Amino acid sequence: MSRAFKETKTHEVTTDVVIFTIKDDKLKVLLVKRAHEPFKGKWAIPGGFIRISETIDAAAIRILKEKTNVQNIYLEQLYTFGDPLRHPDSRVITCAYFALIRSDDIVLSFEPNQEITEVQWHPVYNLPKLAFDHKEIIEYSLKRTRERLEFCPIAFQLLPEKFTLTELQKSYELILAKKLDKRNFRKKFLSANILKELNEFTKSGSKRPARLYSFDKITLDSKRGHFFS
Amino acid sequence: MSRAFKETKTHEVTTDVVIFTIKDDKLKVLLVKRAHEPFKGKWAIPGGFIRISETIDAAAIRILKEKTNVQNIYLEQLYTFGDPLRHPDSRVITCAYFALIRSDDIVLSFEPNQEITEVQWHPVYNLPKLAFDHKEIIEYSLKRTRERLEFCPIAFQLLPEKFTLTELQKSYELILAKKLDKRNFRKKFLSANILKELNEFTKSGSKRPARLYSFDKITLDSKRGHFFS
DNA sequence: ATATTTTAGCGTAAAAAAGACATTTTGTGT
DNA sequence: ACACAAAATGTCTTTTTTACGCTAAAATAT
Repeated sequence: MSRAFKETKTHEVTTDVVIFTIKDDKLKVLLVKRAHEPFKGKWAIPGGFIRISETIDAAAIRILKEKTNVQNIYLEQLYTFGDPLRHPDSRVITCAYFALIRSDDIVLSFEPNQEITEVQWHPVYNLPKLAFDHKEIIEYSLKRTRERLEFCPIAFQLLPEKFTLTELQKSYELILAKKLDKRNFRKKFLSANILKELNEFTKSGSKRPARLYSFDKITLDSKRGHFFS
Repeated sequence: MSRAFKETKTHEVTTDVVIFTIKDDKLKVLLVKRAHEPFKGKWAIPGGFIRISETIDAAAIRILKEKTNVQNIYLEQLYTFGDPLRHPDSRVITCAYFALIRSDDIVLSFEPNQEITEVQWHPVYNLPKLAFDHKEIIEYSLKRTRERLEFCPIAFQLLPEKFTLTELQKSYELILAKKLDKRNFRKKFLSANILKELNEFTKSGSKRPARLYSFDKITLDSKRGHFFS
């Protein structure tokens, strides 16, 4: 960074971040309630203007942090939405991102402010009316997440460090919105060499304890080359 | 479109379009030579500002048309590049697209103008020094094109309406930059039910004539759901 | 006309991956 | 000790992918 920027807004470009988590056995997305028009009182995905001197990634990370206090998370650029009519008042182009996080990691670091009156998790499959084109953005995020899931086990980001295979499968089922076969699921993961089998078990409540696993550093799938490293 | 826009530039957002074709048995990309600083005299991918009242897609289509006179082509949004330092003078965010076209369809409709002094096809695997981050953009386009190719036969856009299986295979090999097995390639396509077998043959020059095929309206792959319709 | 050259066109077998499917194990709570 | 609930496990079938070499057809050269 050798150039100096003035923090003057010369364009209206925002970034919006779709943040998925699993909570109460449901796939949820983080929404904020808007304090002002347009769409006053409506829910929206968190977003904000990209500063003149920051990368788009940095802006998305910043917004993620502002809303959830979470850092160091996998954030992927999704798509840039630029219909001139998407914002009722002016031309705003938004570069959308999506992220998957463990809801435990999060303290919704929110103090009501000028822009937002509430922050809340909402079930993805049962969303309220949303501001702007945010419904479309969430739907597309979900589609992309499902596609990613075929190739790389990004679901691990939804789970605690140590998890059971059943929990892993549940997260897949929630994202894909369909049941998977238990034996095939386990077989696939155990033979993929990306899990570390721990000598620990859930001592949870009742029932038979389950073995815990953790993700070995995610390694790349030699065949397809699709995992990230 | 019920809202009126002033054509005033309030932001610096551009779109750049990576246009691939096959020509002289090589995969090529369309580049323009810049008339002015920054990067005066350097090659760049064609691009331009997004107008205040047009969608990003429309801007990309417009630029494609301005440079190649081609319309009705598959154009896909690639990624938005927004490093504050990518443009040496000011903050310019660019939303990149890529397209595949048949070079025969194209009359490079170019009259030297204020911005561009030349328009030319360049071999993808042997590019000159490029302006801005355009090398990165082309590389990413290529990566994405290869990924797409796994699921949907977008290569058909590089071919004339009637083509031989050998030509189709060549286009795959050029994009993937590797040799493919002839029999497996043919088998895969013939059993995919996306080709229409014509009763016509190349009467070209020498050698045994080859059967011509055309793409049936691209239908979706029922299994993977990945083809576009 | 015959031989030569060049590309088109074809099929099978082995290996790997994906999908279907039901019973036994193990700890907890009563 | 028994009932309960979730965990764990293996085989067979189908589909997909990969590897691999010879004959057919036309054009050209002799």
